[in-house]
Order: sequence, then C-alpha cells, then structure tokens
Amino acid sequence: MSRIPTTDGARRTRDRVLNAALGLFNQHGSAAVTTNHVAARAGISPGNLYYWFSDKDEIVRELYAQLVAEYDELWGTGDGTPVDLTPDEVLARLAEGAALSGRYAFLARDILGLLHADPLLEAEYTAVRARRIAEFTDLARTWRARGVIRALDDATVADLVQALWLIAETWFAFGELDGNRADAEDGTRLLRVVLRPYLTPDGGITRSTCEQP
Amino acid sequence: MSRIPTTDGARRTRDRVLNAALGLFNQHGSAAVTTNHVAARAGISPGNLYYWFSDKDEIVRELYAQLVAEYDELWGTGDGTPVDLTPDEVLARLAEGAALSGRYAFLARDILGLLHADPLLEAEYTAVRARRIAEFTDLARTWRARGVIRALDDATVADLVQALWLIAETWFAFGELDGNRADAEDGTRLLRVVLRPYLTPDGGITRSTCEQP
DNA sequence: GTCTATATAATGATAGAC
DNA sequence: GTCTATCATTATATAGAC
Repeated sequence: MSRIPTTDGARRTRDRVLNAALGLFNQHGSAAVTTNHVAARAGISPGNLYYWFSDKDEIVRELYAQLVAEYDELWGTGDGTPVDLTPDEVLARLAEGAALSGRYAFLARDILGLLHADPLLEAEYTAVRARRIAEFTDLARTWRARGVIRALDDATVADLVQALWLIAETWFAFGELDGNRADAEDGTRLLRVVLRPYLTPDGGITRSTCEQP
Repeated sequence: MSRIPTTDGARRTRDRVLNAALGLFNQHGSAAVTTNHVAARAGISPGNLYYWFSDKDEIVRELYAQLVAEYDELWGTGDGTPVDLTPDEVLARLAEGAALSGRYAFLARDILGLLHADPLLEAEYTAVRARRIAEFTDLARTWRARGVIRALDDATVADLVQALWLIAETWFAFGELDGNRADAEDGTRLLRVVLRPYLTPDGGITRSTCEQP
C-alpha cells in the first residue's frame, strides 16, 4: 500500500504522523487541517512528512484502512468467515464499535465529502460497504431460515438490511450534534426499534412489540 | 440576515452568485470550491463577490436557508401549523422532497463537516432539526391516538421518529454512491420497511407484516 | 531519515477608481 | 454596484544538505 519502513524508529515516525493527523482531523475537521499542521503536531518537518505520504489524501486513506482493520477485527470478519450471531449479539457488537466511531469521528462526519473528492478512497469505501452489506444480508437470511425473524421475502430483507446499515453508519455523527457525547446506547436503541418488530416472538431475545394482545 | 439590495439588477447579481455557488458546490464539493471560482462562474469579479457576501460560509448559510424555505413550503410547515397527513401521504411528500435533496446535493454530502466548521450554521441546523423532529413526533402521536399506529409508549415513538428522520436525512447522499442516480423510491422503500410493522392492520394503507397468520 | 530552504501557486480579502 | 489592482498569507511539493 505505502512505503515500507526499514527500521522501527522510522515506523514510529510514520505512526506519529497518522496519530497526529487523526487527532487534528477529529478536532478541526479534515478540511481545515493541512499537512503543515500535521507535521508540526507530529514533531517533524513539513518536508519529512512528504517522505512518508504523497499527500493528505493518502493519510486519510490510511486512516480509513486502519478503521476498517479494527472494525474487521472486532467482528472477526474480513477473511471470508460468515458472521453467525444472534440479534442481541449483533447489537452488543455494534455498541462496542461505537468507541471506534468515536476514535475516528472525523470519518463519520466527513466521509461523504471525502469520497466525492478522492476516487481511490471511494473505491475502497464502496468495496467495504458492499462486502459488509452482503455479510449482513447473509446473516439476516440465516435468521430467517431459523425462524429468528419472520418469513420476509428477499426484497424486504434487502431493504431492512439497508435501513439498519444506514442507521449504524450515521447515528454517531448526528448524535454528536446533541451536545451530550453520543452514547452507544443511543445507537442500539435506534437499531432495536427498527429490527424488533421483525423478530419472531420466541426467536428474538427481546420480546416483539408486534405480538397481538 | 444579509445585505438588502436596492435594485432588481443588484438582486439578480446576488442570486447569480448563489446559483453559481450551488452548481459548483454540487459538482466539486463545497470544500474544493473557492470564492474566486464562484465569482468567475457568476460572471463577476472576485472583489464584487465580497460586496454581497462576507465569505464562503455566508453563501453556504444562505443556500441552507433556501433549502429550508423550499422544504417548509413543500410541507406547508414552518408557520406553526401542525402537519396532519396519513403515513402514505407523508411518504409521498418525502418522495417529492427527494428532488430538493438533489438540487442541494452538496448539503446532503457535506452538512456534518460544514456544521463542525461554522457555529452559525450549526445553530440554524440544530434549530430546524429540533423543530422538524417535534412536528413529526406530534404527528406520530396523533396517529397513535387515532389507532393508525400501535399503542407505543412515548420513548418508543421518540426512537421511531429518530430512526425515520435519520434515514430521511441520509439515504440520498449514500444512494448517490451506487452510481445509478438515487431514486426517490429507494428512500421511501427504506422508510416504509421501518414504519410498516408499526402500522395497525386497518390504520395504515399498506398492510402490516406483523399480523399473526 | 530528517532537516532547511525554497519554488510555485492559490487563497481570502481589501482599497480605491469608475 | 462593479471593476481592477494588489496585498499578505498560506498551502503543496520539491531539492539538496546532512
């Protein structure tokens, strides 16, 4: 992907740049931060930064790759292994992932604008998104086969997955607007209200509100 | 809000700036467009632009105000009149609003980053959002009182409204990623899959999937 | 690997003539 | 109202010394 360092000291310089950029991007927004700011925060010269990265976009892409890697590690995914979890386990995992969203808050805020400006990042992002949607769709169909969720047709499953994905991807950044730091519970509550009615009375751990009285 | 023009010719210059900015922002993203680009596209000098707007942020705020005004006009809201529509009417109205999202596509993409950079815009945005959420919550409670939706407690209604709002606010920008221009029907399908199970069998126009067999 | 120095370009914004 | 002219500032990126 990028230049491979030959020594541990060098590797540390590259990581310092990434950490400095992450902190500044989160604080001021990626658009307001320049390579000079990043170099200063990293404690290196502006010129040295260009030894490690060709430009700001490459730093952003690298940070996105880090996020994807940490996310895959959390879910034990990315290696083709199908995810097999209960609905409540999925929600719990998503709640854990909220901390990740916080560490990469600038991506939650700026991702759409960044994608529009950098075709390379867009290619990475859409590929990851397609993979995740496919994984989650497979999981939803497994749930359907086991009677965990109701007998929805494939089109409805696709819409449901899409809706849940959209909420999972955006709740954090919009929650930040409410002053109080977005809480992981806020996100899971929103996902739960969407998913809950589709769970069968005995399949889901949380009781379905759809049961007739 | 801004300078008030004294002649129609002048007003037309100001509007040309706004239209030029809107076109460029939509095409390249607001971050990549400078006041010089906007002035050139508007057919005026860079200096003249500063006679009408103090900076780029003010142009963005004005465009956002335009969007809010057009949106309020579409819904007949903003003047305190409570919205009273059926679920299918709401979805139809949202589908009409998709054209608006397209005309102001840059806001759909960049809004979170812009809010982070401009406290004035953030104040406007959060005020509008709070008002819209309140209006929609009132409507949902009206539906509940009429038996259009099930007898949910207030907390669940709040979560449901929040989830629907999040999807309505974000589906367009993410749909753009799929190459095929985002279709209004895509958005309503997502909203429908969330709302449908909460509709009572006879209250909602679309049959609920939650009915027990 | 890292620095200093610098080239090149663009930016936001203002002053003053018309 | 609109223009031209211009400013100080800042950004990206490179060259070459160490």
